[in-house]
Amino acid sequence: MLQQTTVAAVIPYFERFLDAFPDVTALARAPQDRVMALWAGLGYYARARNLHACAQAVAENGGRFPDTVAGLLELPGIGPYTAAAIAAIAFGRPVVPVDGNVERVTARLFAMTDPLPGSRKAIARQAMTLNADRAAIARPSDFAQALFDLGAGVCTPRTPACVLCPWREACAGNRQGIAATLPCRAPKVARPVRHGAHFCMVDAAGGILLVRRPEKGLLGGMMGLPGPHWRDAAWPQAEALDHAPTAPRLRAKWQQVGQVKHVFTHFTLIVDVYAARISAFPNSLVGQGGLIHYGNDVDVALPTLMRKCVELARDSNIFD
DNA sequence: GAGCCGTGGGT
DNA sequence: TACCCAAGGCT
Repeated sequence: MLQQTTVAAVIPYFERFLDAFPDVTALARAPQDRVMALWAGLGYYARARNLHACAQAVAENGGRFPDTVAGLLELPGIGPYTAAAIAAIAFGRPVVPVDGNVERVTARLFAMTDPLPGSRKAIARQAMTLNADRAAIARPSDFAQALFDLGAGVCTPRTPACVLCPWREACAGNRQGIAATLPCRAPKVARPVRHGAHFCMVDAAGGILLVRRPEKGLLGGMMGLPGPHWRDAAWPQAEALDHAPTAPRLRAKWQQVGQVKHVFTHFTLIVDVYAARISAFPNSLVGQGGLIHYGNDVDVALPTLMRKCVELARDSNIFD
């Protein structure tokens, strides 16, 4: 959960997750829908699928995790960072997990000015030398977590608290007065804008029609509102309606209720949201997707983008 | 190697 | 507002 996600964002998900799956075998035998529903809103949904697959692999191995970096790397969702973190923290192996914090500390400590991501391998090589003294090797878990805390609390991205830093004297970046500017980053590229249209059909009971998204790709394995694919150009209303759920006399009921803007890592999405009220869902539609009644606390794997679209549709006044 | 994959908080 | 950034991994 902590891969590319802040501790504060993770905590409530972590608590609910462990309540539902107290150990690795409980997670292994859980249905994927349940796993995805408990992950909904946290993002990077491949992590949830990988974690589920990982639990199943571990369960088939007698419920025991590998205790070496090489063994851990074989598991789905566990890459170089996580393998090193587990090896150091859970099994006391003398390795240094290199995450964003450790990259930053290392680049500053050695005044490495080559830009990321090209300098990543050189930074990782230097980071391996950080625990080369007896006290660090004796306590790999404490050393790794101390490095995270140094990066998160002292050697921070914007304005590092160098006066409080235990490594102040040794830090070449501080000595040269360039610590706050490191690590350098390659020039950023503009985030493109893409467009979509999604349809929120509400029945008399307040149920909405959701469809399951493909297993792979963006928001893979999650639920969503039906609509055409996302593309560079906006969807004119007449064209968008050709991709609306179809039923007798339904086309005339669709009303655009506004737009939702959502920023992904690599593009910004603008969604035209359409809503329609019908008395009951035609059976033909229910067969196509999945009919889900969506309430405020419903157990549905609905990502934040789709939740925003649903909220907009429900708050619109066309249902008054 | 580089692009893809979410979301929320901080500045 | 518009960025940046976060206990990265997979293809």
